Amino acid sequence: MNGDPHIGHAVDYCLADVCARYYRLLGDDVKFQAGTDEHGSKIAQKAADFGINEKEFVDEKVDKFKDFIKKLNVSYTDFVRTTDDWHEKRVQEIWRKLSKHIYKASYKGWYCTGCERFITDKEYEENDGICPDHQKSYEKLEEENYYFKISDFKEQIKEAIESDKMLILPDFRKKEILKLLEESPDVSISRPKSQLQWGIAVPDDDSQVMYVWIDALSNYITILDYPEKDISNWWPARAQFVGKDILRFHAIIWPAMLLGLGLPLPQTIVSHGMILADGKKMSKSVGNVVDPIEVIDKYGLDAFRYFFLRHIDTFNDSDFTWTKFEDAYNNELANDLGNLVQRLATLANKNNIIVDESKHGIKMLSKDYCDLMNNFEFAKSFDLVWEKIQGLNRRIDEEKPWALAKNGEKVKLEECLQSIIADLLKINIELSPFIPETTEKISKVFVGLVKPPEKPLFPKN
RNA sequence: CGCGGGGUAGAGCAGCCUGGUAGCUCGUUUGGCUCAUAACCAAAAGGUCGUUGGUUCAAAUCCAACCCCCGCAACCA
Repeated sequence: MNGDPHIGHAVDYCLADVCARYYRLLGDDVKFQAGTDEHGSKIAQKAADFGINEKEFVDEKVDKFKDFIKKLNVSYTDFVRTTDDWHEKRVQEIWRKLSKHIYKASYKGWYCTGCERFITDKEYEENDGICPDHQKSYEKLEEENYYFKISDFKEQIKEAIESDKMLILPDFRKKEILKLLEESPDVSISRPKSQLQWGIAVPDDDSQVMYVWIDALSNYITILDYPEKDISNWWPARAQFVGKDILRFHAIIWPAMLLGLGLPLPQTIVSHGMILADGKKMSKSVGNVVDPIEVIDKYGLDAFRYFFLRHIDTFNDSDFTWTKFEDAYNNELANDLGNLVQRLATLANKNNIIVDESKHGIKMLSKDYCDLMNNFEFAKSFDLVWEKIQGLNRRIDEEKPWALAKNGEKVKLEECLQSIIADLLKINIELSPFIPETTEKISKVFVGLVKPPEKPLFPKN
């Protein structure tokens, strides 16, 4: 959380939201947790840049994140700030419980006083011993750290990943992690206070603060009041959604922590790709950053959710361009879905069709849809739903209800329209995890005496 | 030889695991319809499937080598 909410966060939240809404459709009681990771050197650095203290910095940021999540219509149930008192206390308890697997050792390596970080030997060689950002020579530095013995759990983690007891999606990431796990050394989990103050204090050692990931990963269980309470009602999690860049922490360090605590591992870790801007990584220095707020304000929230859930691959990096976005908006949201609702509502209205609400409340989900959703293939599942929408447009053309009306075939007409409306309402349910605001509007149109929406669902400019 | 992903019509992608007339969306062209947000439906044009070699009756698909693009490489979703 060392910057403002960006498009990557949005994707992460939206994916998790679709998952939560889907399981609610199935009738599950879903706990959906979000939060902010507020410690660490980057945040300390940023706060210092602004000349304010860390707490002020994160207090301001957290509001932005909460507003952002709200704006995305994300149906979370719990929110953790890693600077919450109760979180900090519980993390210290977790540290104590893991102490068997923690040891102190010194780390020696090349360090840049400008970057305030250690660099790898390879990086050292590539830069000929001089930091390109600061034009300073790297220094050999030695510092005392606590280490967490990943080695105690490697075999168990490997087994869990290989057997899919802890399923890592997509498959190629699973392979990547298995490789990484083999080579994974014990991980440094603290920093001396002389280097970094902004972190949770290591219990019984005033000289050290915790490495942010120990602190951040714990949030998944501190929210459940661990360790004071039994968490088995909610843990293990059905799924955790992470960017591919932080998968390694979730797939190696986090399971090791859980095993150390004697807790089960999450059932699924879904690693999503990054959003590229016109094929390139978004970065402030290049100036190609796409602001999600701008997209939402211009086209509406569901247009945003639509694009990022359907045309952005769930697992791979994908490209955002305004042209692609606008094409999808016009051709698909406005023409396929918006126009379908409009024409069907008008036909129904002209012919005084009355929809009996009680006949359409049943949540029938198709098997194909569920299969894809269960495998977290959200974009593909969304495609499937869209095919059905296009199918309805085709069906209206084939059955020509306007011709039936002209010929005075009232019974046939009523049957035809009722049946198409029933299908639309079925589709609407499958659509609801993705674009909930729109599906709500659609259900309101087709209740009682059908009336076309006052405003088009997706107006074109 | 660090690890991984990718190279298929103008663009974006699927197909590859489990070889057998190359498919989807957008764009383009033509036709149909008129309920609808100049929307909808149908049809057509357009590809030597990165390169080279191998296996096979048959390769986008399997094997080998090579070329090119892109991520990751400890605190960035």
